[in-house]
Amino acid sequence: MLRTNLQFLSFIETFCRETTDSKILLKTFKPGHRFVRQGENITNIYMIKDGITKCFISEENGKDFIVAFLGKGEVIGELEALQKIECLCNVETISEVTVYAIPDYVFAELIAKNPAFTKFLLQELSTRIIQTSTRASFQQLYTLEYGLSKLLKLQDEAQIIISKEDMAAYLGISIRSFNRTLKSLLDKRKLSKDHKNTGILQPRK
Amino acid sequence: MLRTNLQFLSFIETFCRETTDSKILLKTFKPGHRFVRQGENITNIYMIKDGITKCFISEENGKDFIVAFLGKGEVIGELEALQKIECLCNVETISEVTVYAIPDYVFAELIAKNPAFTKFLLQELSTRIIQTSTRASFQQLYTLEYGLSKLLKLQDEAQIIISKEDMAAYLGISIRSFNRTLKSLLDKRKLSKDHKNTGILQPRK
DNA sequence: CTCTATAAAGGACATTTGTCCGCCACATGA
DNA sequence: TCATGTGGCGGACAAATGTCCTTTATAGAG
Repeated sequence: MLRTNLQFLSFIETFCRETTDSKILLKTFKPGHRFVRQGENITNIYMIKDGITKCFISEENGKDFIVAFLGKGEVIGELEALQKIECLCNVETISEVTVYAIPDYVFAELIAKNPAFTKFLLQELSTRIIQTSTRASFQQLYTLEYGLSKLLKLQDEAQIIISKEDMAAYLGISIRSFNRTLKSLLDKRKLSKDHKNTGILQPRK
Repeated sequence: MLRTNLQFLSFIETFCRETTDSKILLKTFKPGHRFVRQGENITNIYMIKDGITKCFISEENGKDFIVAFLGKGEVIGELEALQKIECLCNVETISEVTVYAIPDYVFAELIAKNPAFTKFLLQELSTRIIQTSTRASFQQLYTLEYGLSKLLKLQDEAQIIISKEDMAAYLGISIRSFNRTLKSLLDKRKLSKDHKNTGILQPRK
């Protein structure tokens, strides 16, 4: 659920170290900062060096859908650069986040001249398709309870803390449904002592 | 909704024509033939030369989710080749279909040695991510009625005929819900004469 | 033309999910 | 300590969707 790509990150870090005047900059954002806005144009591609972000689509009916949580080594803005289109998603930091900002012409050059880079990019894109399709299918065809329990497990394994609001947006449901389903899950487990108070869940803000 | 990529197709056709011993074969399948099976390994990448296919995930609970309808110039099996994994989806022909079968080692070689090919591939993958994410968001956050009317319009524009069963699987709903929503849509339009009998809808088989 | 077999459509009820709103816990300041 | 404001949770009802099964439409045989 929290995507990462450590190999790609270390590739970029090596590239920066070994290239004089790479034009790639480091930037840091505070938690809760929206550094990419849906509908706007961007001239950088970002790679996350550290921290967690959420990437989400805001629909015209006012609802948000979280496409993915992105962590170390994940790339932002590459679709927009490849297709020369405006941003599809908003991207907002959850924790404090440091990114490499790669100007789009440098990105284009890397694709043209650096087969290793291109290979990483192909890997990254194909992984995304797989995850997006698999998840769409899963969320459409299984019950919410099943989806939520899977999400909780993933969150537990990844050792990250996502607000209820964000989890609901990830599942594409209202907070009310989220709470209801969560309660019925916890009731079934009868793990009041073990889980209810161990902080899998976090109040918003 | 019906995806195509005519430029990519003509690139491959040119490549076949100009390359002696390209190792790429033409194959034809009858309607309703499942030529890629989820969970199996494939050693070819297919590009559709002509016809329409559906690409769908069968979940363990017996339900199917149609990931996409693929037409001319669309590629099948590239994710599996890039990641060296077994097939994610089933692919079944809807009409009679002709494909180019590209052995995986030829595919790998094209990526390694043919930047134009790689560029097409990057375009194709990024388009897929965009479409998959956008659609997942849309289907999660809007009402079925809205989604269905959009689907009918798309189908009408693409001039293709998809069975009700397939449309329901595309929308991730039961046929019962599909019929119900369709009826309420048609009632609202009061276009009984214009639409009900003009063959937007097709009985299964 | 009628009978029958089969597929598609729709009715009825159960379950799931969304919306609206009130209640409660907690924090803050007096 | 108590009053008060705020955010989060859950009750109640409405709307949407799934399941099951009956009804209707269609095609083919006699």
